[in-house]
Amino acid sequence: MEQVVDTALGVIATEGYEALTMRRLAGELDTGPASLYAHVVNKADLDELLIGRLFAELALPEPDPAAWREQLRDVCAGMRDQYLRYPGISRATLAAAPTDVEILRVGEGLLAILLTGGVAPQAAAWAVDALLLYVAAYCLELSIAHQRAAHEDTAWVVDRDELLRRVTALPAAAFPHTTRLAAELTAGEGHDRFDFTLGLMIDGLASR
Amino acid sequence: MEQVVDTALGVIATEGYEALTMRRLAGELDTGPASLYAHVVNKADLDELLIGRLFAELALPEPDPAAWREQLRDVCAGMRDQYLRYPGISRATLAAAPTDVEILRVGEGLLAILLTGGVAPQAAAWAVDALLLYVAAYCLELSIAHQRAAHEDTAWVVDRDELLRRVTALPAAAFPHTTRLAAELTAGEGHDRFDFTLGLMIDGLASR
DNA sequence: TTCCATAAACGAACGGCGTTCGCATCGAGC
DNA sequence: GCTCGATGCGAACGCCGTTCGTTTATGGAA
Repeated sequence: MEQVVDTALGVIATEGYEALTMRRLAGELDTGPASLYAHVVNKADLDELLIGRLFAELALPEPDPAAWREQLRDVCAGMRDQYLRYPGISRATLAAAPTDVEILRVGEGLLAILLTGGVAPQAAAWAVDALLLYVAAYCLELSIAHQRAAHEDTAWVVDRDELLRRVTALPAAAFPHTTRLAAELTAGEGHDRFDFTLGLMIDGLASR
Repeated sequence: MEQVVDTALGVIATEGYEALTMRRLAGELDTGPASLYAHVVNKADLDELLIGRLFAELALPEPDPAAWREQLRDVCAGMRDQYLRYPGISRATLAAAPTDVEILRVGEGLLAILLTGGVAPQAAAWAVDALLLYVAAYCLELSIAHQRAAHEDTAWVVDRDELLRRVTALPAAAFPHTTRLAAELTAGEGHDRFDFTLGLMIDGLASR
């Protein structure tokens, strides 16, 4: 069963989550799809095991009252990178039960950082939810975009220039702000947008 | 084609997005699945049409510098309610092209509110992205939870009490904060969590 | 009114998905 | 050496999105 999870993660890492089918996974293990059901009750169950493994590999820091913002950012960045190592797997997270023990472990870690940082209990509790949700959604969106760029036959390679060109080509009468801020809207290398939104939330938490 | 979109939305409204298959939709229109492809190039294309219709029905306020926070909240709440009228459809949004004209229209509206409120251009541009993403993710998560509660044979009805019981039953040694804040973690009627996270982001924007 | 070109609609099928069922196969206990 | 229970798996089921070749309906020309 350990081996099943390992193999599944391998498939996802190289071909993306949508390539992970029971048949593909069985083939990778030189057997038929039926045999998988001896080790895993469901595809949904498999998904949960995958998410569990993903979160299990995430290291949590010892809470430091002076550095709670950076620590929060670090843990979220860790989750992000973990998600992106297995493109598209964040889809499974949104469907996963919030009672998985490894997810709870990370939640506990986030909660500890927030409380140590002096955030009020109710705010901290809800912030954990918000952060987990945002990171998963961000990675899901990114994975879908990548997948499109790779799969779709040309013309979906929306590099920044192409996107900028398309936005500036909009009718300025109907989209005054959008066209004027085309540069800002399409700006952002790497995870700048991710950092921005996380900063937004953390600043919001700090100002309560 | 208009009729196809209408019927599809009807199916989603009553049975959820995952029930919308080409066959089901065709059946609803008293025809075979092949006939749909005369009006719609793809299921992906259909999804985009649905999202377009969804966003088209969203009313945007005239930006008011004194009320930009409330206006932002209102538009986001409108999106949220629109998503929830068609459970699960937010899944299609995350996959939808950001170049759909109706999505751009809403983006323009959000941008106008933010800029009128005095938010810096770069922050405003990225905030639009963050808000759209968060609302879609929130609704997706909610839809999945509802679907589970309805579909799964009992025992997934995680009402607040059941969830609270399960959280407090965790080993307090490994999850000190989680168990201590069980009440806070499971708190939140209606869209309290939604309001909280939006407030977090908006406060973050205001403090820049 | 008759005829035919053209476009729209459709029945049937394809390949692939998750999942199940019942038959082989094999090792352990008598 | 023989039986018997557990394990593994080939084949199939009922779905899915999509395509192909044919049938049907339409509307302008003769």
